[in-house]
Amino acid sequence: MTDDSCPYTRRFLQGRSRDALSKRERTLLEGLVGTVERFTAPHTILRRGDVVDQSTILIEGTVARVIYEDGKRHIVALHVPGDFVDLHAFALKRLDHDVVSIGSVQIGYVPHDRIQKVLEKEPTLARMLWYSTLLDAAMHREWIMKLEHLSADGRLAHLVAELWQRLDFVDLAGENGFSLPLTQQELADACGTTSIHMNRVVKKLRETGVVDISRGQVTVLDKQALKELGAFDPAYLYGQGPLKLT
Amino acid sequence: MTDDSCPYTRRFLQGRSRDALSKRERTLLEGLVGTVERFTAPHTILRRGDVVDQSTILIEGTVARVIYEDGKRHIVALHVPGDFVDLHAFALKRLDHDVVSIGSVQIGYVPHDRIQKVLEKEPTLARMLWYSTLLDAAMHREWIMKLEHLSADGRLAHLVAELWQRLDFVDLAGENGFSLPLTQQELADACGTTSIHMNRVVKKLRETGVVDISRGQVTVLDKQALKELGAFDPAYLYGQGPLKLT
DNA sequence: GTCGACCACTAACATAAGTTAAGTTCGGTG
DNA sequence: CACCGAACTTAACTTATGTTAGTGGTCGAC
Repeated sequence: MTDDSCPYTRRFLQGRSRDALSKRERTLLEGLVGTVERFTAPHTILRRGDVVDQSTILIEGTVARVIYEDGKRHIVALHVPGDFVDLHAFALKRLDHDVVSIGSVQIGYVPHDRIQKVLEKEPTLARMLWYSTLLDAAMHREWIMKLEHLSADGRLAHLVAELWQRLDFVDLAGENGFSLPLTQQELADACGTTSIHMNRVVKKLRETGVVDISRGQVTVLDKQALKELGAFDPAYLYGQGPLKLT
Repeated sequence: MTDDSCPYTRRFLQGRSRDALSKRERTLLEGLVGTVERFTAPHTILRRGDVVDQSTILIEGTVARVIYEDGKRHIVALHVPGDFVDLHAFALKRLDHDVVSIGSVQIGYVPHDRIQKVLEKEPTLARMLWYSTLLDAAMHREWIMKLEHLSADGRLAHLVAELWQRLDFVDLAGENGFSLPLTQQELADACGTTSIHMNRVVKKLRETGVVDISRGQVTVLDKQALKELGAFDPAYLYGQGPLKLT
């Protein structure tokens, strides 16, 4: 990825917006971002039920979408830089989940009236926005499959494999791993288990030489084993090939 | 719901498209459906990986979206009449799951070039289509929460409560329940458990007077208990109030 | 009518995961 | 340097769920 484009949006759509959009459209995309904000400590950016008139694009760091139920926190989605975290709020207006920052993050806010203008006048860009929410849904479906099918070790392996792939799309993955500021409690919340059991699983995957997760750093020890354990097939990320526009 | 509108589309968007669309737009919506097909036996309508040039709207009956993994079937979504089952295929082109009929169904096919025309010329209708896929994603998120948070009885209770509510939106729910052609194996596939365990759960919910599921018929015995067991709050279905358009 | 297929149902046993209750490491702060 | 809280770690025990192996019922095909 070259950096001839805006730092706020160049990672949009898995970094593929460069290929799919004209120079003019990219400029328009960049113009969507209004204010930019940084949080250095964990912060609840938006709450379930909030009625919003802007959406959030993640520029740097990690944010989670969470649903609290019965006093417990459930992570229903994780985002990497370039993700339009709550674009769905443009049409749905009301949020069905919280949006929380993890570690240090930088986010951009996109006012809904600017999105409205894009919808009216820029069909290609509008299509990209729709596409982005559909990718989100495809990831949701994969998570449902993972939760229905896999036991805790598989779920963690799948999560690691997915994040590694998604970070790789936007040039943020390392050769042997990536940095991940999630605590074991948060990994548990994303895998539908408890922190105690997640600790067992993390230990097991480390000892069996699959992946080492410690001090905010993920080191993949056996890529093949990781994929198999997590039943990971990246097809659902629709990452191969150019974005098709018809 | 009056039946002054097309039988193919009058249940679209939880039956609320009547309120949100003009007469002209409703006529356009009806015109989207090309061919109509009926399957009386279980049938795989579309397969994962298929590249499609039309999308499917469910007119009557039940269809499921399933992902096979490691020889096991996982239901990642269930649809009621009025649902646009695979509208996402318009933008994504390739399916990340199978679409299968359950029991007897009637479906309509919408050619993608007609959707393309709507996008170019009918911003309100286009917005409705986007909205429909966003509702889908919201349900996915709720399923993720349910799978992460609830044990098998809660998952079944949640599933029953959700389907009852969704069928009620389109005037297909009864006073005390609804008909549901899912086998215990299929209920298990939708709740991420085994048919043996699902049988235990069905029996338990029947004996504790929560809900009776037998011979394709769901009879809710204790509405309040059902909602509590399933941690069901219908807010995520965005069913209240008129569709907001800006 | 009988056969086979599919579905509902049950029992006995094995295992993954939740719960409770610690203790330990580690980074930051006074 | 000592303390504190948060994250991590472990152990012992309980429970939910998976697995294997079956039984019986219903219904349609032949």
